[in-house]
Amino acid sequence: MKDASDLAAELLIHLARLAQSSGNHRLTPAQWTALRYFARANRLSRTPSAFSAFHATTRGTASQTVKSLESMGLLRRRRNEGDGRSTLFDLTEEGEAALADDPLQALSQRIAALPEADRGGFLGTMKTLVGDLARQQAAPEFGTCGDCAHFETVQGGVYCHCAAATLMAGELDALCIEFRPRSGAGAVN
Amino acid sequence: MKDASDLAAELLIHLARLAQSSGNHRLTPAQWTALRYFARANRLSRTPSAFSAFHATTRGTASQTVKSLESMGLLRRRRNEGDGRSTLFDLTEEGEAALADDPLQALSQRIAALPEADRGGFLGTMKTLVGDLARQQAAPEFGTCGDCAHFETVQGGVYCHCAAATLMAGELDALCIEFRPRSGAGAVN
DNA sequence: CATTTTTAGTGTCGAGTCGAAACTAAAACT
DNA sequence: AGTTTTAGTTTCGACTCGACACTAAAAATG
Repeated sequence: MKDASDLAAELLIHLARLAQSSGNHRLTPAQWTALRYFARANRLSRTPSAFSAFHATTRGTASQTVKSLESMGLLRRRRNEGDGRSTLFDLTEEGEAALADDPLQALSQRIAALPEADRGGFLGTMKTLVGDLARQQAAPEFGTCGDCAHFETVQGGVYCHCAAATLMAGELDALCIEFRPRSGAGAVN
Repeated sequence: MKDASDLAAELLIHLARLAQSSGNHRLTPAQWTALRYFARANRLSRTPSAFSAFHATTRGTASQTVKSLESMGLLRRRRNEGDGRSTLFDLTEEGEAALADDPLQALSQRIAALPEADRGGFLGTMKTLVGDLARQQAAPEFGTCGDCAHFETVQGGVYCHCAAATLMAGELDALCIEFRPRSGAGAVN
């Protein structure tokens, strides 16, 4: 039991490292993670602070990473009308293009090549573990609007109680910093 | 398919980061990995070069990490009699004690708390993915003697064709740099 | 409405990571 | 004997990272 769990944990760390060290290292792992984050996050969440929460780091560090991507021309800075403190970032066309070389695709392809039955269980286990660990470490959970407690289907559209706005179709599977897991939120047993 | 595999890959990276950023950060992730490696590796494999291969980095970087652990008193340097180029490292008592605070235990415990059926499948999937990715990236595979093609059970003991030596009981589940997967070694489909 | 307090973002410091490159010394090969 | 390979180290520059100090803007409080 204990040994098998320890081994699985070590393998997971090793796998993550292998996946990130692969091939094209035009960017560092932190920079790839930031680029993926800003590509997937919804309007509310494309800020340095939200990224720092997602990435389990400090705002200072996140600011540096974002700055480096901006100086490479992969992110574009934009003022947040309505909150003078806040800054929003979007991918430039170069940023979108860079994602095509994401080294994480090597791992993604290996996962896609798993037997159908294994793949489903694997995804479920990953979601469970990420939720468990985030709760245990008091780290914020991130998820997509479709799984979020703030989300509600109303006639003729979908509505987010948090943003107090109707969402567009393309935002349903975007990452949101205000994500709250639906249902009993799961006791950490 | 594609989206689910991408999500699973991103969750895995995120999970690895959460697990390594947790709690006690007396050591960096690279230092924890090195400490775990030297604790688990067998006699042949406790060298900076073997660790650099395991950790998918350069010998220069590995040398730095090992040096920092040595200066903290967690590893002890030893000359390799029989090969004047090589240096061996062992955990000191402080090193063994430090492993008790390994932040990876948080993840290991979450894995141990999974339903029995899920846990077995998860471990199997992790082994498959690590092997697949290592082969694809021409990274060396590491494994324990019990799974190794060099390993053979003879009367009254166990024998390693690679080390040309009889192994002790405690070395059966040690990491070995000379590991070769048994059986058909698996085509990367 | 004036004054805290909180929040968003940035810059700096020091230790560490990391790949690349140059270097030494000891095998191993020819 | 001479060449090549291997093990290990050092140095360099860019980046990571947490800690800390700082500014400015919002929010909360009285």
